[in-house]
Amino acid sequence: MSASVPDKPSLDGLEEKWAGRWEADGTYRFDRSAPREQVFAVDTPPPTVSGSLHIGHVFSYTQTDALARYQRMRGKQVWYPMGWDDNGLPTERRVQNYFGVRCEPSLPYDPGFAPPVSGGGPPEDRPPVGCSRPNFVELCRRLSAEDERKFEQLWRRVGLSVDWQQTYTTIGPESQRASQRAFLRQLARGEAYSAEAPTLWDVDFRTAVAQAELEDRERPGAYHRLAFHRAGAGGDVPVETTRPELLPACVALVAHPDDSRYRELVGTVVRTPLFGVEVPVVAHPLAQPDKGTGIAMICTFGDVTDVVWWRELHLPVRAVIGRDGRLLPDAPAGMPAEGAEVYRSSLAGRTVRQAQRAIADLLSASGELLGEPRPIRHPVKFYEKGDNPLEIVTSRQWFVRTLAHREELLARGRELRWHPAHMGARYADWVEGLNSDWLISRQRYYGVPFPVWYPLSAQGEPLHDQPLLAAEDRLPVDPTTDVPDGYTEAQRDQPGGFTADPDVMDTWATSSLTPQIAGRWEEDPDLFARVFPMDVRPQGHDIIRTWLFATVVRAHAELGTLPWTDAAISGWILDPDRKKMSKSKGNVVTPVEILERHSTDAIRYWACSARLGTDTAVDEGQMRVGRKLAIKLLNASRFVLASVAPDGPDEPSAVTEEVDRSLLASLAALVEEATEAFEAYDHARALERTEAWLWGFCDDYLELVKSRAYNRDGAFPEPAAASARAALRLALSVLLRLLAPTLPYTTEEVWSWWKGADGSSIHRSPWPAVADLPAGGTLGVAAVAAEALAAVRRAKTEAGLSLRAPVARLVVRDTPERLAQLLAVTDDLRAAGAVDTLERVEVAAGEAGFDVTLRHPAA
RNA sequence: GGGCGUUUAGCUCAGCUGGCAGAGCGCCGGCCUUACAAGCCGGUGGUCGGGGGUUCGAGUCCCUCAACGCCCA
Repeated sequence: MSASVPDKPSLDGLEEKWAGRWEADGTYRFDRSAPREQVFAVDTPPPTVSGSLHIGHVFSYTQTDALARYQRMRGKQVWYPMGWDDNGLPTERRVQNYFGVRCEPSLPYDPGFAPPVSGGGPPEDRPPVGCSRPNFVELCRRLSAEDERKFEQLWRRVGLSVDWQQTYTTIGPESQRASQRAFLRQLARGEAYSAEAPTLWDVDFRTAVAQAELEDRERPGAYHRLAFHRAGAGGDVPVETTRPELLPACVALVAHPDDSRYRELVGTVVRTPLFGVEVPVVAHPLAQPDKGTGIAMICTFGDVTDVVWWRELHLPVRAVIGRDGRLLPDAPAGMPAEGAEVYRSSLAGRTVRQAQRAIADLLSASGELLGEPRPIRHPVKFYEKGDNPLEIVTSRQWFVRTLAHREELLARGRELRWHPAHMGARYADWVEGLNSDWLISRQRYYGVPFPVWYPLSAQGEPLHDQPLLAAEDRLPVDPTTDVPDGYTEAQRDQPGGFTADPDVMDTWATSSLTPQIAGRWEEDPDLFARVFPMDVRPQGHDIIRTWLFATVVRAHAELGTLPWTDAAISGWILDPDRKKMSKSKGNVVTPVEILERHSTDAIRYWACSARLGTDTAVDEGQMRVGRKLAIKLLNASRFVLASVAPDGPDEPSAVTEEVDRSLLASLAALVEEATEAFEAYDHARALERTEAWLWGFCDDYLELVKSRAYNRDGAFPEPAAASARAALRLALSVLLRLLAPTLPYTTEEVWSWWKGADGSSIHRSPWPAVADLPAGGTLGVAAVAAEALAAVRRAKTEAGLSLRAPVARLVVRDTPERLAQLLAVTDDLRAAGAVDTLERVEVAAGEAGFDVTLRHPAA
């Protein structure tokens, strides 16, 4: 088969050409008639569609794509869908800024609502315009649809071999149905429950927050030493706290049971300063004797330890902080009238910070603040997206049971194959450290609603213990617009009627179902059976505790299996100075501009050079190397296909010369190594070895055999020339396929000149096998020839001569075995090095070497 | 405080079951050579983080210390 090769091959324009062709030809379409064992299923991470694309996305998705392409060439039908995570808080936030609006659930739907602005950032001088929840959700969908188009364009340019007929959004009806169905099933099994419980609460977002979304931040604080009063004339007990504003919420003092200083105090009652509330002194092992004075106040609730004490010691509740982060208008129950008056006049309605100052002043005035507050820095819990410390408030929330399944979940973690293996420790650490069930409800607007209503009593109180559940065949439902069976819309929020559960599910509650959503769980059982459990979950190591963990929980609970067999954990992208990229630092590099500068395959080369789990800096130098490699491949291919080996067979049997068989033996070893590497999820190793082989192929082998392959003057017997041509074509065919997962555009371009002239794609061609290459070649032949050629070049370069300069005599001193190998390549070597005579001298192994006599020695 | 990871050439990183320290980039020098000057050839460059141990032999295995990063308290 002869090739049709362009004169000046170029990387420019390959993306447009081939992305369009692949789509038109359905190159990456999934064949759903394939049985499960022939399917390779990828649980693609649905990127958060928040308008910002960065190079980190390109990095990790490219690594996954290389794996998918490898599997496809291995003959698998690759299930490679794409989802868009448009659900949840990031979208809400973006919509608020983009359109200058704020969701007001009390407003009625306005069909003609138009937002005040559209893009261009938040209007600083204008307050946001309120709109109804349905209007707000419409805007969310409108904006995410735009963002999804931008992402898809980027992914197509990056060359992801996604089946674009298989897309989903995490807010779409199918996702809502799956989320609600999974929730109802868990509820029926008792795996989901609602409870009125102390919950971490973000006062700005006004929503509950799950354990997985916390982060500790170092913040300045101050120890205030407060004087509690013993009963009778016992004197004072000094207690240190960083949160004096919670003094009115104090329900007890606590000391360690072994702390002799307080042994006698435990079991007695003391009076709080300022408010005069009598509280017990209790003992508990979580009290830290070395912290402050060794005795602490327990409040409703200062931190998670307070919650533990409250629960285990059966203490009362005296909440003072409201969901808006301000102190409640009324003093907690049980406070003497005088104290309550202090509370009302000085604290009610204040923010936490204001209340802290006020209470410090009051204590100071009453003489109950001992000494000056002592500044410290300490870790404070924040919602990872929040700006103010979390408070703990009591509210009704939905939970999914995880604590009861800790051991099973740990076993699932051991069952999963992690790449790299050590990432499994992060999962195990997380599961072992769980201290509450998984909180899935959020007090937000844009998300999957709970398919639940509550009957209202004659007094209009919701009966939370008698929830009205949507039937599965009605899903998805929105309880704020849909009506429960047996009721009419007129009864909504009327005494004796019903009311909707106002919450939505957290975004992880939906995205933990991506394998089920993409595989159309219970909607298309035939498809689901072919793709689930999936083969691989690719994702970053920062979301092992959230996405990966939650997905394992859901699949384990509902389907009794792991959702996939393997987890491929990618590293993070750091900026060129090895700092973590973030928008606020302004160091985010936009991918489109980089793709245009270096070409897609160059960026893919950079991404595939990094091993899984390894954090990697944006390195344009590495991208330039990738670009060089791609151009080299184009040129070498053109040389082989248009000049030295434009036609002839490329069957192994045509390769008869020793040196040609030797080259192909080294290629067979490479095929084996690259295959093993891909099987072990090590795309970087496969690329590295293949790249090194390519340069040796071009610099040594091609130079060595090109005279014979050309055979312009008939100096070589024709079968020898044909052997070189067959070896070159065979090697190129294998090499292109080995590089196809990494460099899909370049390899497809070359393939199209030749094997793909009939319209077939390299990406649907078989991955090379050792059996495609002739057996029995000796590795040493090509190696010794390359060494001799290097010696000749070195002599010429050191003499400052052209590489074409003639060599009068080349003496090779080596072992008999190596000299015999050299014999097979004498004519090639003489042609390639312009060597007149080649002599071989037998020596011991340690004395091997080359003597090069140039015909015109340097002056 | 606990866990995991990293530490090899100026930079980025390979180095598998222990066996002569590697690649690319950079730097220096050379070369129009009938694929590629956006190329090619050659050269320069290392107490393998420190210390101790096992071994005939350690970058590799064990112990210990340090720095850095991440995760969790």
